[in-house]
Amino acid sequence: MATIFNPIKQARVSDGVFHQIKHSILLGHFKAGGRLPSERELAEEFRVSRMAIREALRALELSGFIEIRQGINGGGFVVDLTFEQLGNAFLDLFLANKISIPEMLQVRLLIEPEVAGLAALNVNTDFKQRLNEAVELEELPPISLFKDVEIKQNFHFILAEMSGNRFLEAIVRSLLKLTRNLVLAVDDGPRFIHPAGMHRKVVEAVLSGSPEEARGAMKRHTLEFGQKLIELEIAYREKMALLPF
Amino acid sequence: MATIFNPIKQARVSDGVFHQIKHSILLGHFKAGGRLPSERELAEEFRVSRMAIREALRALELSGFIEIRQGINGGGFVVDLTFEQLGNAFLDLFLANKISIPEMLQVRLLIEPEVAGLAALNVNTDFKQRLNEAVELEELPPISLFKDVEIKQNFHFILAEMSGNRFLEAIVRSLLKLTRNLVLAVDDGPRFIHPAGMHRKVVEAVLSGSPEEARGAMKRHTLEFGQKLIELEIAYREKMALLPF
DNA sequence: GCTTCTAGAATGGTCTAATATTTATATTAT
DNA sequence: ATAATATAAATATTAGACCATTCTAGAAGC
Repeated sequence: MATIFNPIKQARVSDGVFHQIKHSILLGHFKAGGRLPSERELAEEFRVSRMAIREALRALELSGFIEIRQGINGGGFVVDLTFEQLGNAFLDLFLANKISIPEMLQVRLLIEPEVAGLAALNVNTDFKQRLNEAVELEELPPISLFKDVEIKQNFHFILAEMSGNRFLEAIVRSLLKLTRNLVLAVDDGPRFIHPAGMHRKVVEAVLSGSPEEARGAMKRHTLEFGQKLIELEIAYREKMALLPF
Repeated sequence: MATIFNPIKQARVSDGVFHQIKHSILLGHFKAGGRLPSERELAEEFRVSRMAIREALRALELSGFIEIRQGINGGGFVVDLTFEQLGNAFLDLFLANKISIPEMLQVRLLIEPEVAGLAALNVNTDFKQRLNEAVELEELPPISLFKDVEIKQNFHFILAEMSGNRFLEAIVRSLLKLTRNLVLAVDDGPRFIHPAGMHRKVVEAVLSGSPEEARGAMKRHTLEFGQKLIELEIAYREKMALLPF
């Protein structure tokens, strides 16, 4: 039979609500920080039950469009969309074994040098100060693995911001989230040593304003650090495989 | 005040259920294709109401871990995680104006040539045949814009698969999803003409087995096509700005 | 006047129970 | 045999009650 007709998509009630509200937010009917009507009001307006509204609001929350607060003056508050959901999606793919660390590294080796190169073209006094502060913080004695990772990653975040490309920034943030989770999940203290001063050379190259030098320095850093990550992934997958059922 | 204490996270019941089931799936307790217990059974096992279970299952569905089917033999079926959610996250960021087409193009210009280069190293008879079929299909008279875009993008999907890097493949799929949505949303027939034969040179370069040639050919193609996309974004944002409230 | 406590009200969170809808399968009628 | 129908099991939806949380305003105490 010729494919003339399209199947009726038996949409759920909450899906309709979800899309209408999402569309409304994207169109700017509700600004960031603004509050949606209460569940009871929405239920009346959409002529559906509160549960349907609840499902839609939960979906909006999971998608990163709103934040739900309880209590009087509570409700759904529109928030500015961040790169959070993107990072979660990448993380899930890694957890489900759909992407591996070597694959991620190959991408990182492509992205990070380019980010550093672009950053070198956008140096200004503010960025310069932030980069210098970041590497100085790195060289203080570490408080905890968690804090240590946070401080070391800050350097990459600043460069990503400097690149001036939010798409690249989004990818970098996702890559780093993946890395952070891996490091913290294994928590293999002695083995995981991100040596202090590792970033110093990259910062110098970026601040010199030369894209070529910045790319080269970042490439060397990524390669060096990548080796540690590959070891970490092996430890991680082993740890997971041995987990009690 | 020193940050000694951590805030109590007043977790929702459904969140606990969500994480337990998700963890369970990741650990392989339920294989892809397998069915979770019914809502009523889960409610009994977790000692919570069916509503809490429902919310958790909906969240799992939204995250791409399960598919919920209705009717007898229905329920939550575990599915293999795909790149779908990732693409949705990127799309939302674009819709919310958090990333622009020029930014995306800069990334595409970085990714696609690399993909083509890697693909050139992984040519085999199967891939060769699929690529040739793809470009031949492209040169038939177009049926609809929708079909046309689908056929033209197929070429990129094959190359992404050939790259052997699923992370790169994920990014390419996201980039293409964004592109597809933009093209279809504007649906600016006469302006949007992806000329037939545009991919032919890239295919030749890839099949020649030379990464350098493949990179170069893809770079030229991306640059050429990118110009059209920039025009499209302007048309798109204008269209959106004029939408009735 | 200032702080602290308390009560009220609005809101999301959860539960229960009933009904509707969907769908695969078994049964029955032709 | 084939088509129509009934059955059963599961999700989808609704309604209504009650719980938990949180802000606000006013009362109480100092």
